[in-house]
Amino acid sequence: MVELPKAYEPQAVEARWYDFWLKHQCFAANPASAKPAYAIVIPPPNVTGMLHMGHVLNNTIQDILARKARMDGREVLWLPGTDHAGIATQAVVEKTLSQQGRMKHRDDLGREKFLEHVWAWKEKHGGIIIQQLKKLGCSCDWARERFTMDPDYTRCVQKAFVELYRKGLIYRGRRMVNWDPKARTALSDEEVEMLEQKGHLWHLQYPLLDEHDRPRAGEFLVVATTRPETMLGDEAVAVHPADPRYQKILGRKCLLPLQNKPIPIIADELVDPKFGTGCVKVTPAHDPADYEMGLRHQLPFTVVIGPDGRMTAAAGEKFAGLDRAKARQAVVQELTGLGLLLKIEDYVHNVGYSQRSQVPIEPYLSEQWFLKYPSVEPSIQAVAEGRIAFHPDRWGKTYSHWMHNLRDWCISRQLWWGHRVPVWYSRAEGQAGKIWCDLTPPPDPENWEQDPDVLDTWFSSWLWPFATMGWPEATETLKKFYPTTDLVTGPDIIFFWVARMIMAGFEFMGEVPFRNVYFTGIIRDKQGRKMSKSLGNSPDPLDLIGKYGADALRFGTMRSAPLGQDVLFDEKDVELGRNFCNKLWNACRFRQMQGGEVQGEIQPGLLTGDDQWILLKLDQAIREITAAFAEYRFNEATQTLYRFFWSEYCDWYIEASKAILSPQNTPARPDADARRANTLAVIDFVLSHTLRLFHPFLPFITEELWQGMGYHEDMPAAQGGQTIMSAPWPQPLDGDFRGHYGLNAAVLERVNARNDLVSQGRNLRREGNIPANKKVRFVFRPAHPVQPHDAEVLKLLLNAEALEIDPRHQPPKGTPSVQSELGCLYLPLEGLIDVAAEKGRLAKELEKAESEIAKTRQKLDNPAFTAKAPPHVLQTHQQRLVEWQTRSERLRQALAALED
RNA sequence: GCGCGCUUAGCUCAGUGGAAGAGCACUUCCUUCACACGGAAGGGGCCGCAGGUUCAAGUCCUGCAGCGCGCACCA
Repeated sequence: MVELPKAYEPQAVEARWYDFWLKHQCFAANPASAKPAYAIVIPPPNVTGMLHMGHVLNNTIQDILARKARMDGREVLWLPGTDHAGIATQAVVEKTLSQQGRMKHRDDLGREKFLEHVWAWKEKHGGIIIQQLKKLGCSCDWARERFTMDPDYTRCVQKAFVELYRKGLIYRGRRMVNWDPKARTALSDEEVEMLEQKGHLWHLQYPLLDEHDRPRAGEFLVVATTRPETMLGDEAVAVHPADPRYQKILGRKCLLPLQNKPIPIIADELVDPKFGTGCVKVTPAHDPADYEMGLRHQLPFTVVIGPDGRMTAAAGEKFAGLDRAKARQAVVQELTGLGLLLKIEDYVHNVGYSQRSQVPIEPYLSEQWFLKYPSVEPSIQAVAEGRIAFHPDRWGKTYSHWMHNLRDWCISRQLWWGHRVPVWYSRAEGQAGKIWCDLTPPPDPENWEQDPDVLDTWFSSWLWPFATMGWPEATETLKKFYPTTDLVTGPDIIFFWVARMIMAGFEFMGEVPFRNVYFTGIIRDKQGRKMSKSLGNSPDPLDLIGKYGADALRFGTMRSAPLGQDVLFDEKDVELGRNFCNKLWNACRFRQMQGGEVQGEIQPGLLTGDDQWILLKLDQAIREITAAFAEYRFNEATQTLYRFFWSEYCDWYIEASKAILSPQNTPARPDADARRANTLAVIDFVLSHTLRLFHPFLPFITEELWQGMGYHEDMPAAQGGQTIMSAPWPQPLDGDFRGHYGLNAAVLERVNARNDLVSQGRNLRREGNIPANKKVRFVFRPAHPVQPHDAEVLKLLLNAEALEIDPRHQPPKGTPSVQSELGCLYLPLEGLIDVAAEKGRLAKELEKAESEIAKTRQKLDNPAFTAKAPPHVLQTHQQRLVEWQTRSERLRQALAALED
């Protein structure tokens, strides 16, 4: 390995290894493999979308899972692809074309021409997000990339439609649907977002008519509405049938102002007599509840707002052509002029908005295709019984609630970009109403006309887990990798996608589509706001990768993303990731600078306590990280890695190992070279394990170091020899290993005590205002015989000029000292220190010790505690009491020593 | 209205009934031969509030408050 640069430079490294992995087909999934299968299908991003922080979180997790599974020896399929995203994509292309002046509305171009533009757009922008995922390091099997409008995929969508149609689950009907007047299409209920809004309640007076339909001066019915413009389409006023106030006028009529039309007063249970005046205006064509009433009472459905959100001719001359918002003002103005506006109240209410277009939804009566959801029962059961496990599992409740309250899914969209409804209507003489629904168009196309609508995008993506694997054929891929193992997605699409995939899985494959669903949090900015294009608060992940490296972005994101909680993104997290990579880099650089054989054999007889200590810490880290993986607790895994590597390995072990490695610190000993080689062997053992533990999180730098350090050289090609990707996942050190190398609790305690002494000694220096670079003399009075190595490490880590060991040392009055299990450490300052300050410090520590003693004693004096607490808890408390008492006694001595 | 979260250090958050933790920020010292993208030592907490269960509660239970998110046809 050539000499490493002082700081890690990710850019060149990342590109080089990604090419290497691709070239060696490291991401390819082999259905013929004998290894157990592991599969994930990617939540397909919008084909014309750009990578955002949500994608980074989501796909990093998938990549971590995929890479870990490979290291666990499984045959991994991570199947990538993109979604055609009907409304979003069509809207973007429409906007662009109209900005370019090429059309005002898509009708100007016509369907064929317009679709050509969309496809051109897709060709131009469609690959961008895929390239971005590669920059992130995603190990997808790119040869299997799918698009929801691939010809094969389109056939799957059609097949699903035809089958469900033939089962009678798909039907066409005239219904009140959620209409997006901007995109000019129907939407499903899920695509409507209820937003709380400050609005008004307009109280309108409708003149009451007598039995002969004549107005009676001064008699009005007062109705309240949040949408005065809809009054132009009113067909009744409704009251509760039991409302005593209105019994007399039931069956009479009132005069609809502006339209000057008599409308009936009807009785309907739906009306809440306690709300407002107890009178409700009924607009059957523009309100879902009113629609139901319209049906019950056979009212006319007068459409006054058109599909473009403008008033129709039926709204009357004054209003026709006005946008609905303008029409509201105009209606209010007219009614005010007529003296029919009683009052306006401020009113907070919920308004349905189109999630895509961000405009208010218009309830709109139209002919649409609906799906009665299939395989509902088994889908509910699968999650309830845990055959599909949600992480965190509380989402199961949300899922269950939705699944138990299903309403038919409006699947037709009045768009052009998407899968066209595979239905033809006969236009042959005398065949009116005849329908052709099949995978192939009718043989006599001249006699038929295809339905102009396309299907909801989610009607294609709900087939994703098997349509991408060659369904409806029973392909090798399906046999090997279906059902998939894990799905990683956001809880915001639990209804849109997750629930529907489960139903589709049962319906078409007779089996769950996945075993586990991991729900990520939502990425928010520092202020907790959802990241969005319009707010401009979403950083471009590629900028971050350019600045800090992909590994840094991955590590920083994962470290701050706890299971199931939203993530407040802060660039500082990425900076932390970069710093961490740099630390890893330099730790390896340090090893490399030591020279010597790589991966020598570890000799038990030559192990220092520090060597044993770090092996124990490694063992603990392996156990913790593996356990965290099993429960999808990625942030915990990264925290453990951070702690183990930075605090335990770098801060303590490497620093201590310099007592053996660096010639100027190494006392002349016959076995100095052997000891040095042995420590290098331990370092190599630890590093080669550490790199593997890090690999799922930091794929690039770990590969660079794995190969750069030569750790691949002794491994079989398929198990790390070629790439760290296929190196085996580290296993906890087994009993034989621990026995052979003397890894036990006693060693751990001794080294911990020595490290504690180091920390305390450093504190002494600090309290004595000794500059960090000044070497000073310490005296150590050991409680037990001290091992030479420990003394050397003490000297080194205390930056001591000398460490004098004297079991009978009697320090002069006023010498500051600290105590530990191992003995007493003195800092002879010959009166240079501030005695008062030192006394203050000791007094404070003594106070702490006394309070701990009191707390512990209180517990131990409680008979209920000693009777009921489990023995090991009792024992630790007793031990703790002794420790604090010893400490307290030492502190008193030290204080006394400062007294003259 | 119903449901689900959250409330712990200045900030962002971990915390799985048995001594309150991390990162950042802050204070002081240090460019010493892996790393200043670094090292060392510090300061900083009624764990939202009130009850309860328990020998023992940040952790379990019940209220309450504040914030956030779903679901819901009160005009």
